[in-house]
Amino acid sequence: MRDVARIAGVSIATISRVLHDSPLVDPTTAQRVQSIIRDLNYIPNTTGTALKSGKSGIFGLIVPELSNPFFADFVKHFEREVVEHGQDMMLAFTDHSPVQIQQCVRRMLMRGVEGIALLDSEIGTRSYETMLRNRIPLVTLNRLQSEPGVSDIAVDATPGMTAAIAHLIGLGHRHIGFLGGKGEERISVARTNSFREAMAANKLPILEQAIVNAEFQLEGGYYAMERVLVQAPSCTAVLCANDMSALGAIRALRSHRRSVPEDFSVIGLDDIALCTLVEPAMTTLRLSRQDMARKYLRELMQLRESPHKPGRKIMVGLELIVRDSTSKAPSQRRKSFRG
Amino acid sequence: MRDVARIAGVSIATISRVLHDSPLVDPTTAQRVQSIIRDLNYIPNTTGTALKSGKSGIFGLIVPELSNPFFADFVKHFEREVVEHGQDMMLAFTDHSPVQIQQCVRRMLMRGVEGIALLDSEIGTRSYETMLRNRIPLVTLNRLQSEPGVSDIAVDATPGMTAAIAHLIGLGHRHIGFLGGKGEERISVARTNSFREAMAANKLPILEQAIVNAEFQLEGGYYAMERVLVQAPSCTAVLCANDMSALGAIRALRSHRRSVPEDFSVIGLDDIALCTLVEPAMTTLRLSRQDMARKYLRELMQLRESPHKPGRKIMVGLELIVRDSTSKAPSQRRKSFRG
DNA sequence: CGCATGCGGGAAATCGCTTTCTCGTCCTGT
DNA sequence: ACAGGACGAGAAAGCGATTTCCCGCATGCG
Repeated sequence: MRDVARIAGVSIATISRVLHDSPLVDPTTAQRVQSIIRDLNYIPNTTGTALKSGKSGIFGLIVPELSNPFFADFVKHFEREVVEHGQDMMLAFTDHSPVQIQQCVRRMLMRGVEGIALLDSEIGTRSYETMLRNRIPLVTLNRLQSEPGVSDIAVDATPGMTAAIAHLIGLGHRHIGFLGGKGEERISVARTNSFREAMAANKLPILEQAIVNAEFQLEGGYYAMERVLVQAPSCTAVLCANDMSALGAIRALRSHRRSVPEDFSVIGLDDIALCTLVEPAMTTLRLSRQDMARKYLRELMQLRESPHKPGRKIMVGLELIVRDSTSKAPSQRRKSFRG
Repeated sequence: MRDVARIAGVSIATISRVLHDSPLVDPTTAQRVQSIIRDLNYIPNTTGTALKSGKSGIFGLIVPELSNPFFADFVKHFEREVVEHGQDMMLAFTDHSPVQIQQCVRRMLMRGVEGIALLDSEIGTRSYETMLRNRIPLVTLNRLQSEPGVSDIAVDATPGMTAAIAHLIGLGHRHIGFLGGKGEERISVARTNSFREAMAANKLPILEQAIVNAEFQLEGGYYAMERVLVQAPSCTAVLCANDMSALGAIRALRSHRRSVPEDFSVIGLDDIALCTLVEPAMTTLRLSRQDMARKYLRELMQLRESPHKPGRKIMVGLELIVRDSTSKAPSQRRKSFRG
């Protein structure tokens, strides 16, 4: 910067003004400075800016891991959004461990991030109290509670599931199961509740034997599906808490000589890329990562503007994407064969 | 920091010394300062450090995207390595576009990264010449060339493929195909060459009709496999340039009523998590992400120490992981039925 | 008892940038 | 023709941390 100033025969103050398109500088001078900047290949150093202004221009993003394609997608969209707003992203992983999160929050505070998007809903509040004391905006996931400076974005699965069940009812299904999440996890409980509400909204009785935990994983879905086949033989369709468990369910059905969708319909949740790559392409409830990423950043930026304001609770919905893993219920199918 | 100093009744210089375990400070004082730091929940601000020392403590990582599980894994391991060395990571995506890379290199230089790991081998040199002028270490992928301050880490697939082919030969296969990469891409050409060398090393003739591009994607693998079935009907096994195309190949075989591994053997490359989740679990050539991430960081740190030193060319190998997508060749199988 | 040595610790400059305050010059209006 | 305003641009302070240089006090030795 000093070099540029020296060569242009102006002061570094002017360089700074040129870089910020300040109207206080003569257009001719600005031109000259600009071309010298290009010639020298000068790249401004954000460290200085950050130190002076107290604004690092960095937002933190904390996700459990990256092997779940949902998070991988989210990271990509969040990064893009952040960059489009002229900021940068700092990424960290919790590996589902509270001590990891403690450490990565600390690293982020050291770097002076201006807000954190925390996408792990299963972590206690103790770990991030430090942050609150440090007064930096936080946006959580599926916590359903907000405080000053802390907003929450939660997935409201009920309307989407209601639509999914209506879709199944339209295909003749009456006995519908749910392959849920993992034990007492917040997200798991929420989705199971949504399923119950969605069944009620469709005036369908709930088959308790057909509600089984699936761990959000492929294997979990496999074993959960096997249990449903045994415990609730009348069941002809399942909704799943996420796509991975739905894929496991399809695999289990295939092992047990039940073809999808002819004998059994399966609906996933998330709409990961794999959905269109498997055979049959999977019907699912899409949870838009781009939409969520945008909401996270918008919320963080608003909280940054006014850290005093009470945080908001925001809901995002699901969109039913009908593909080939759902079709007429077996009885219905027989009926149409007769007709 | 000033607060801590004031309360401890010392100067900020002492605080700095305590934070760095400098021997120039009385242990008693150090203790006192430490406890005040804890009480105040003081977190040092790396921006100041970075500005003063000229060392940002950040390494940049540029990957094409995150939907490929290979990159997702790599990012995770690289982050962990970087953090274990007390540094931070800055992540960016190229989306396979040269202009994107230009911009993210610029953002990284602005943040003062101390080196960049660039995992996109298909980008021209023009985009990163700026970096060289700015004298920051760079470690590339599969470029097979180095310069002062620029190292390269490349996958040498030949020994691994030689082992894979030996494995197939042991199972009675003689007609082995290769589902390669994408057009003229560096990595694609390299892997196809490795396949040819590995076949030669095993003294097996090359079936030109059984070498087909597969785009590194599931669909690409599907169509490539179909072409091989038509063009080279004697073929009983294929190696693939990566796991995704191998999965596509298996799907194609299934559509054409060829069961894997009974009628046809398939070997992937990468060993992504999906390998053990599909049915049959896939035999593959593992490319260790953790190992690579470690090598990248080590190289970056060495180049940082001595930017004048000529960069190095490093090779990483593959490890054959035998699972269930390979078994005796059909003819062999018949033979053993007879026997 | 005085001086030298050594060690703990403070003052201050500095990193790159922003921004306020101030100044000098030129233009314009009366 | 002169005063005042407008505009372009510089000087300097300061963000948080590091580090050199230097000082003061205590101790040891002559």
